Amino acid sequence: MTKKAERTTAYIIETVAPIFNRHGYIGTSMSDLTEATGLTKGAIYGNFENKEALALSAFEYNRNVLLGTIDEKLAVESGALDKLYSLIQFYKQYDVFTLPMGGCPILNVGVDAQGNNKLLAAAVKETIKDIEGKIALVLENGANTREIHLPVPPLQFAKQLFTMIQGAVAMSTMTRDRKYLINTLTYLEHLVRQEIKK
Amino acid sequence: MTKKAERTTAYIIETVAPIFNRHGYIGTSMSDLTEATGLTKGAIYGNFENKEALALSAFEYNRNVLLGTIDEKLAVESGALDKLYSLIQFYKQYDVFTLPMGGCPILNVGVDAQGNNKLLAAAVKETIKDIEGKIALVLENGANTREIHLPVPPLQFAKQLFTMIQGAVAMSTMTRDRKYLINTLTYLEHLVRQEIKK
DNA sequence: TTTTAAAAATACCATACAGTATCTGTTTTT
DNA sequence: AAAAACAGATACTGTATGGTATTTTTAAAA
Repeated sequence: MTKKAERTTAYIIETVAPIFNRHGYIGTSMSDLTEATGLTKGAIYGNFENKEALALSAFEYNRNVLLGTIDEKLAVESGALDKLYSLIQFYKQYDVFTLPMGGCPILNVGVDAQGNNKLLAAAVKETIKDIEGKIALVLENGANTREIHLPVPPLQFAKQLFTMIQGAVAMSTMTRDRKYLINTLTYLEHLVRQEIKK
Repeated sequence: MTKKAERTTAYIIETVAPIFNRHGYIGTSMSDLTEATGLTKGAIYGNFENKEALALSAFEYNRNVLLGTIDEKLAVESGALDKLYSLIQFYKQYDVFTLPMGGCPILNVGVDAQGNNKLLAAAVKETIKDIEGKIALVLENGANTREIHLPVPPLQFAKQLFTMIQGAVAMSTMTRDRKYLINTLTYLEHLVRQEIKK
C-alpha cells in the first residue's frame, strides 16, 4: 500500500489543480486551498515547499491528463489522416473535457503566468512544444508512407493547425460559446482533407 | 482647458491600463498603481469608486485604442478584399502594436477575468462581438457589390477569421514567438483569397 | 503492544491588501 | 484678492496574505 503522505500529496494536487487553473496563480489563495482540501496549511506546507511549487505540480497534473488524452487520440489504428480526425473530434468536445479541470490549462496558465510567474510560463511553453511535436510526428509518418502530402514541413503544419485549434479554445473560453469550437474544428476537418490529400 | 480632475482621471487610466492588462485584475495591487502614477490612494479613490471601476475603465481605454485602429484599417479606400488584407497586415504586427498596452487586451482580460471578474468578462465578450461585427460588415458590403463571394454567411465567416487571428495572438503571447503571428496571418491571406474570390 | 517516526493541526508571524476619514494644499469662481 | 470648492496627501482601519515553529495526533516499525 502507498504511504499516507504520498496519497495526501496526490489528493492535494488533484483537488487544487482545477482551482489554480480557474483563478490563476495570484488569484488562488492558500485559504482557498485549505478550504477545498479540508486540510490545514501545516499539512499542505508539509507536502509542498511553497505556493509556487504547488501551483507547478498542479499545472503538471493537468498537463499530463491532457497530453495523455492527446496520445490516446493520436494512437488510433489506421493512417495519419484518421489520427488527425480523431484529434479534431476530441477538440470539438474540448470544453466538456476541460470542465473538470477548470478550463484549458494551456490557455489559462499560459496567459495568467505570462505576467505573473516565469516558472509556470516556461512550463506552458514546453507543453505547447510537446503537443506540436506529437502532431508533427503523425504528419511526418503519414508523409513518409506517402499517405498524405504536406505543402509545408510537418512541424510548421502542426503549428498552424494547433494555432487554429487554440484560437477556437480561446474564443469559446472568452465568450463561453462552444460554437466556436464546433464551427472551427468542423472547418479544420475539411481544411485538413483539402490541404493534405495526395 | 480641461479641468484638473479630468486630466488626472485620464492620466491615471492611461498609466494604469497596461499594468492591469499585464498582471490581471487580482494580480494588480493598488500600491502597484500608486507607485506607477506617483499619486496617492487618496487621489485615485477620489477619481474612481473602487478597484473594479478603475480596472473596467482601464480595459475600456485599451479596447477603444484597439477598436479605433481596427476601424482605421478597415476604412482604407477600395474594396472589401483590400480592407481584409489591411486588417491582416495589421495583425501581423499585432505584438508591437500591443506592446505599449501590455499585450492583447482581449486575450489577457478575457482569460484573466473569466475566473475572477464577471464585469470585465462581460466587457470582453461585448468587444469581441464588436470586432466580429465590423469584419462582417465589410464582408457583407463586398458580397452585395458582388466583389467577393462568401461560402457562409458574413458573420460566420468573420467569426472564423477572427478565431484564427486570435489563435495566432494567443500562441505568440504564450510562447513569446512572433512567428505564430506572421505565419498564421500569411496563411490567412492566401486562405481569404482562395475562399472568397468570385 | 509499545516505541518511534512521520504527518497533520494549531497558533502565530510580519507584511500586504483594499478601502476610508480627515486634513492640507491648490484651483476656481466671485 | 478673498471665499468657496475641490483635488490630493496623510495616516489609519480591519482583514487577508504566504509562510513557519511547535505541538498534537496518527500511522508504521519493533
